[in-house]
Amino acid sequence: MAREIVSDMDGLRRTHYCGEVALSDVGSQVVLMGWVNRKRDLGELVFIDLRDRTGLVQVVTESKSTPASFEVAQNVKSEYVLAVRGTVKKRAPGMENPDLKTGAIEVQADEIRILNTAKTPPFYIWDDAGADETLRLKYRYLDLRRAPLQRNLEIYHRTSMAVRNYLSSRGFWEIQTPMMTRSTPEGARDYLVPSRIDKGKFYALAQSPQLFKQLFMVAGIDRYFQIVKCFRDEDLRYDRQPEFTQIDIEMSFAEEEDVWGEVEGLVKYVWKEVLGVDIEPPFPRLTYQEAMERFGSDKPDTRFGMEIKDVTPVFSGSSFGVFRSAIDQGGTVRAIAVPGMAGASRQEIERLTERAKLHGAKGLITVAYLGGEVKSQIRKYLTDEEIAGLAQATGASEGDLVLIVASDFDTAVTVLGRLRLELASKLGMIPKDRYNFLWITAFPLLKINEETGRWEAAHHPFTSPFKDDLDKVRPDATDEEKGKIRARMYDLVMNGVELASGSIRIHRRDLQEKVFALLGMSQEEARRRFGFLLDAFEYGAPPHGGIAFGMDRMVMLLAGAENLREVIAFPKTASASCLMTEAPAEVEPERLAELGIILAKDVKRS
RNA sequence: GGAGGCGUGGUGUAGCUGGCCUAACAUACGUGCCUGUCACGCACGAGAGCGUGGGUUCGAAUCCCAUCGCCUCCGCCA
Repeated sequence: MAREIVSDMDGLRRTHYCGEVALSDVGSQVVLMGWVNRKRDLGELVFIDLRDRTGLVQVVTESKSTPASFEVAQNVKSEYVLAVRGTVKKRAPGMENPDLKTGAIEVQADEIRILNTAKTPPFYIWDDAGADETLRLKYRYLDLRRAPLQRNLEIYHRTSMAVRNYLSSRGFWEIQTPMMTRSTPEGARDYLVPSRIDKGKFYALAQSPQLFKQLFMVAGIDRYFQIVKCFRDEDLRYDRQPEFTQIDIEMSFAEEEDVWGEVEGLVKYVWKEVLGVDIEPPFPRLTYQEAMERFGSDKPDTRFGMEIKDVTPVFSGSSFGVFRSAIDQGGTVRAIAVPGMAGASRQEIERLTERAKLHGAKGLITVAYLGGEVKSQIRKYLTDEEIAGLAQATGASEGDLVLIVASDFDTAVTVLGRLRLELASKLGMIPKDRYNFLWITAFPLLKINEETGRWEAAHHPFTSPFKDDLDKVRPDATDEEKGKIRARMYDLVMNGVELASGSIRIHRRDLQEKVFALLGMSQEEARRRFGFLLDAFEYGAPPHGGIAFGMDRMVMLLAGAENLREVIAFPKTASASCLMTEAPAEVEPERLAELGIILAKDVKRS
């Protein structure tokens, strides 16, 4: 590239953003700075679409009237950085471009300076992505030039500002907490940071500021929030990144309704500020138990019906083996009615059955109500009363297909819950532009870890149990009792996505110790790991509770984005690497030596 | 950790039941022409040996094995 065609700004000052030159500017001199989106060279006449984050404006130059700028324009190529000084002209009738915000005008260039040249980009900087995501991630700074991504980053910014404005107006203080902290063995895997000064010891990158924010309450901060990065070393999903951002909130002297009220106000404010959409709190509340019963999920999508029904009573006298044994073993028979699917082919039924098995069912029974007939692989086992009862219980009518799973409760509702989502999506039953917020409450305090067979905190070990269940908070509680302890925990769910999760915390040392003991933690262990918290509780800890939003996830929903990578500036891939910086990367042996780290021989090195 | 999908000029795709493929189309790119374009148009040109490594075969982009990368799902995510 000939460097001599590049000039300096030399005092030239931008007067307008490209997308903001308007009809009202006609006749005035403007100075624009931006990137060449496209050049259209018609010989003695050149058009350049100049782009910045606000949009495009057409710059025009011709050999006869503006020879100086015309000469420069001929050397211009895509993605060159230009400064353009010129006059805003109204376009002649019939020459406007209605697709462009600035389509009614154009800028006649008196002077064009090339501030920098550019290689041909590896992919088009157009609105639709087109290129493979691998390539786009490698050249993320070019991908971020695209309007849709810039729009998402702007939405992220506006969301941040709305959150800060609202919470500040409600008396919350934004205070930072350490990123480098102590590893907490529960929950997600930690990212570890070796200590140079104290070799052999490690910090962990914070999975959340949980303990710090509780200590703020002990400190009398009363109301705290933070927009904060959190780190969890777990496998990624379209809506999960290893480093992500939370809106972390905690308040003193608060019970459930206090937290929910603040959150509902925040959500209403953010949706209005960012999307101009009115959300009407209070949000419906559903217990965990009810959510599982009706939707087979603790984050139900309530934008459509097709709820799960208990049809155990219908089949209580059934002779059909699958129903019989499920019921006799204390299990249940559950069903959903899929509208208009009675005509499903044998192959479609087969596919559904496969899905059901994938989700953990032993099989799937279907009953089709079609043309006054009843079609089912277990037709001969069904009595007329059962057929009528099934239709009655599920609300199935002519043309519907009823899916039945007989199993233990969890499997039955989970399987049907997943099929419900898959089918609703496939059948186009999910209305767009709906924001169905709801609270899920009264979660179980503990859940059993399938791998270790041990009981663990469902949320985290600082969650307060229900008062009525405190009698079961004993180290010698039976499994049945442990499973029944309810937690003062709540999730904010929208359209089937968990947006926020929180709880009323334990604020007394004795109860906290009991819960640690319930989790099988010895006193010594509890003291070693959480001694500072237990100590703090002895110095006047106020009752408190809070919540944390998945900020990126929220922006993803606000932006209508498909995945988190569309709203995070520099995201990681599914294997947690950054294709642009090529992180993670090996480090110099000296660095490791300094940290007292020796790599095991068998670690994979490329 | 497991399953599936994808990987072909700069980009997006076609080819993939083996030979008509020293790979086609579009677009981008280069050169030239063009005064009202806005996915400008027209003409000409250059550009890949098919992710990587093995194997089968007379012959592989096409079949097999392994491996790498990306995406999605399950497990995992207090």
